[in-house]
Amino acid sequence: MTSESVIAEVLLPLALATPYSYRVPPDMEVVEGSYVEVPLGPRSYIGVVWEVRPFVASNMRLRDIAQVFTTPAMPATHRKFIEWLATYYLEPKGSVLRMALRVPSAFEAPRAQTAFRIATGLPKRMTPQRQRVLEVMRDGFPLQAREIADLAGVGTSVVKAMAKDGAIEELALPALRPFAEPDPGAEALPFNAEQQQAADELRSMVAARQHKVTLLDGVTGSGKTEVYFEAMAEALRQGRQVLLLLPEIALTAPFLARVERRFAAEPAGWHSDLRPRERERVWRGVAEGHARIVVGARSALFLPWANLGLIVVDEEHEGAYKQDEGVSYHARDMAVLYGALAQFPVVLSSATPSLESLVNVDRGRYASVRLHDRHGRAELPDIGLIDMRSADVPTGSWLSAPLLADVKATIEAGDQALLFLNRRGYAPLTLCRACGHHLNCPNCSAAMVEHRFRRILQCHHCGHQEPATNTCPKCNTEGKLVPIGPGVERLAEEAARHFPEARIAILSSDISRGVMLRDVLKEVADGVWNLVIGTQLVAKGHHFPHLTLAGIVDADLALESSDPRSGERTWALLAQVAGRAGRGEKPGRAFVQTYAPEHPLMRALKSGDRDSYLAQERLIRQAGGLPPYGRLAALIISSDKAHEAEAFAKALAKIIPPTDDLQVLGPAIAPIAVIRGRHRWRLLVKASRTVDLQAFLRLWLKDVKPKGQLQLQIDVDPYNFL
DNA sequence: AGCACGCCGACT
DNA sequence: GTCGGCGTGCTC
Repeated sequence: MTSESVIAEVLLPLALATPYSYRVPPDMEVVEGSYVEVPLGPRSYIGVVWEVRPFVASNMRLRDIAQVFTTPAMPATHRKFIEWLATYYLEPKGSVLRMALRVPSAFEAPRAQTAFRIATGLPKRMTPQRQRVLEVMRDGFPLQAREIADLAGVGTSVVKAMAKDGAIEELALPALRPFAEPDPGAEALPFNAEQQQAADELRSMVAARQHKVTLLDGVTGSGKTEVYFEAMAEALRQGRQVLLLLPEIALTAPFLARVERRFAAEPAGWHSDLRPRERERVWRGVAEGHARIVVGARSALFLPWANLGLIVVDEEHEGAYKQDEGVSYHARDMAVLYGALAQFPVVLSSATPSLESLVNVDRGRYASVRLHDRHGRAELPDIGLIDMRSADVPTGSWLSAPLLADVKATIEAGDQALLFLNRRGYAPLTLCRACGHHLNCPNCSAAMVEHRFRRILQCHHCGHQEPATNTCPKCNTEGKLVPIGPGVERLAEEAARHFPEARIAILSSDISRGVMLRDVLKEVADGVWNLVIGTQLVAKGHHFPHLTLAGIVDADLALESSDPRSGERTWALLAQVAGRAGRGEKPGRAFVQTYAPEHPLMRALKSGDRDSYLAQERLIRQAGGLPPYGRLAALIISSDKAHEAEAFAKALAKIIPPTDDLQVLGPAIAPIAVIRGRHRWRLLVKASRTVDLQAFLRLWLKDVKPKGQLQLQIDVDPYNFL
């Protein structure tokens, strides 16, 4: 076939369900997967050739592809992955492609960069600045002008003048530093028998080069990371690429350093606030295949994988893997899907696996590898329940006598204690004692949370903030506003009353962004603070060797939600917090304050019997036809006008296609009725696992077009019941 | 995602 | 009588 007779179907990174047809100019070579630039209306876009087909005459006049990029073509499996994801979540293919094309600079001609190296000549004149430059460059390692200038504390003009003199020489650097080849055999740690067996199993799974999912299920501190590193090593030996997925919050410098130590090469990191240059470097490195290990957040799935051979999903139970903004998808599920499409293995790792994964093990769909032992001397902490009904804690206080006594003893022994409360700020609710008014967000149906350090009231749903006030906005009475309930700040105040000598650190996302967070975490690890008061931020994967006591202040908090997964989540969170204690030399203890000590979750937590608790959870889910025994989809209808949202939701309910094996619940006002000024209604579709839920939704909604301010959001496999 | 074309309020 | 609000729809 001559190139004159070729049409390319090009998928564009826009909300379009199908590709558009373009003519391939006679002198142009494109293949399926080629990245191309095409005109669309008055603009031009970068898209991907989805299909190449022979020219057929039609009355539609086609425009020409403007250019083909030299970037390696997107592999067929990656295109298939995008298609599947779009179909599964009922999103336009183009919207999914957009996630894979968020690095525009990756298609521009690589900008050359100049570096400088010390040369044989001497500068015509020697100045103190020039002397410093020579010292910085003495080892002969090429550096960029900016780097030299910064190191020597001079301007870049000094560097350039010296290059003119011949004292240093100019040389061209590769535009983007390539990734170093990892060494699969570098610095493997010695394993105990159990770890060795687990590592062998994972290695042989990878060696088989087939799709298989293995759940690596091991208690905190059992060495899961080192074990799955062996699976990664095996994939690297095969010459393939490896993706290690982490929840965004766990993507920390210490973790990256750990990967670097194990494989003697810096891994590529991928997360939302990567600098553009590094983003481009990783994207190209993945497409060209020399970025062999990527440690990334969920969006790393959409990198243009050339030769992906293994995905490891760490902390697979984490809710953070579910993306809710824009195209919503669950990264753990999509990792498994990718493995099935491209026929490579997937490792899911967790100390508190999701019920979904455990049930998949039971069904024989996933293999399971368990690690029971905590390595070294670290033991799992003893967990004690404190019955708050008989604890007699005074109003405005939240710490019971036994917990206080243990914190005291811990601090006095020179150890570190943690108090966990999953509530940011000072108080979750402010009430007027004069008129009974609640301070609520003007845009959401949610209370304003007082942040006393920052002297503001903030809505945790939309971010709206107001200066803290002493006067009720409703009745104008002064001095009658009272905080109700504790946040970490208020808890710190209470702790300071009891332990005036203690050095108390508060860890929450408010006071600990970026550098601050790193510093405080390091100080906690170094034992600078005696008492740490924190939100769930402290639960995630940090190693605090001095911590010997973990106190969970309000264990019932997370159980109150309407979400069917709340029990499972509470379990994971509490087990993780308790697991923070005793990771160093000394054994740890954990206390759980609860008003429901007879609740199965609390009893199982005390006895450390995860399996019996989860067995009960399973029965509840099974009886209710809830995931993983049934499937859910949520339809969220929202509008700035309450009646409009309600009317549309009710109209949708009237056109539900007749069905026997699906149940549509609602419409009802969504659990959070108003967010950002938008009134929300919800319909919930419940189906058995064998039903094609997506087909039903497509049939139902095929002619539905929300007009005006109305919005319809479809959430397949919802995780957050907002 | 842009950008143009479309029908209803305050102005030179 | 117009200028312009952004709602709706199209782009191969």
